[in-house]
Amino acid sequence: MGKTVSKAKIFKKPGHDHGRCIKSALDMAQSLCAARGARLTELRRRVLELVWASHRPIGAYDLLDKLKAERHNAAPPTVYRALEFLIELGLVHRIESLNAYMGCSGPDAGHSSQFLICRDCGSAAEINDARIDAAINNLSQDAGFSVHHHSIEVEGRCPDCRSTR
Amino acid sequence: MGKTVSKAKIFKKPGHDHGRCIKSALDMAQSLCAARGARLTELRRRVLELVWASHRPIGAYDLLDKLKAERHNAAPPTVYRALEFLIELGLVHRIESLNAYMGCSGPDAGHSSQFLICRDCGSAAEINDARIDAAINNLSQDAGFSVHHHSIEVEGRCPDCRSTR
DNA sequence: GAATGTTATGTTATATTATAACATTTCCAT
DNA sequence: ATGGAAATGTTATAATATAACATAACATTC
Repeated sequence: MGKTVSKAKIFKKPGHDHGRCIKSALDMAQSLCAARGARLTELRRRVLELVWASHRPIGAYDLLDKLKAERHNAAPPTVYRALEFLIELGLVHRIESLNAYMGCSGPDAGHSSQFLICRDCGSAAEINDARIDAAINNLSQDAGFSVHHHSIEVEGRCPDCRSTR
Repeated sequence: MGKTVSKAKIFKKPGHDHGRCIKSALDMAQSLCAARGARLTELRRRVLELVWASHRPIGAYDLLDKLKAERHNAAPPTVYRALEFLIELGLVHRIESLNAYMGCSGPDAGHSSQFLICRDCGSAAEINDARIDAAINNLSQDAGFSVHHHSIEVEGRCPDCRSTR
């Protein structure tokens, strides 16, 4: 069916319609909050929108700078509290290896965090591999370990950066 | 062959002979450095020993405190530089989710970093699951992503903490 | 629709983690 | 012994994150 494609579309192409990514994320957030009885305030919504400004993880203080442009009184707790709320709901993931934050592309799925991160351009793509989940669950069980959450961060080079050189 | 054991011995038991863990780690470091022409100085060796003081990841400043007890002039760069060296050689892993450091139990294996981390007692166990590696390599290839390094951190409860309550 | 409790945000200060930059010392090959 | 490289010392500061308390917004009940 159609042309044979060997590369799964995990990384977004530079020219994609990013407005749709943002809208979709905000819509999902809206309904998820409604379902959970959580309050998606103007501030929280705006922080989520800023996190979604690109497909690159963004640092809390970069976020704060953007926020300050529109809210003179934004301070670290402003952004950290919003992030905490969004992470709690699974709308945002923290990228541990970068101390940065990234919108979740599928908040419905399990609360694990799996990313491919390009060391050249900084873009990241969320993955959700059942084999990995299965292996982690299996080996954890063998070890007598009960899993609460897991985070996988794969550092390397994305297709675009590889083709560029 | 002996009694049937369903739990792999991944987490160390409280009463194990930890002296041997330390000795083994220092010996491996010694030979690895010799093989690579790297200098395992007194300071670096001592930092490695301190990292191996337990099976819990330790923070850089906790390490610094310990070091200060014996080297009055130890400062942050002292410990960070030693850690950098040890990480470079694969003798120590950084636990991203804790901003902490942990001795590597098998510096020979690939340079990936996979841990089960107990949220109750803070102890961590290194794993090295071929299925996970395979899945990551496979999905990365499908995505056109070239892997440089990966880090997996599974948070949960270790066997001891689970049996305690 | 006023009183009340709860949740969210504002505000200030500070803790924690990590690195920059330059000086000095140590090591080792000649 | 000496010159160059690597390691360590030293001081200062950057970057990330949280504590603690004050105020404001919201939502529920009367």
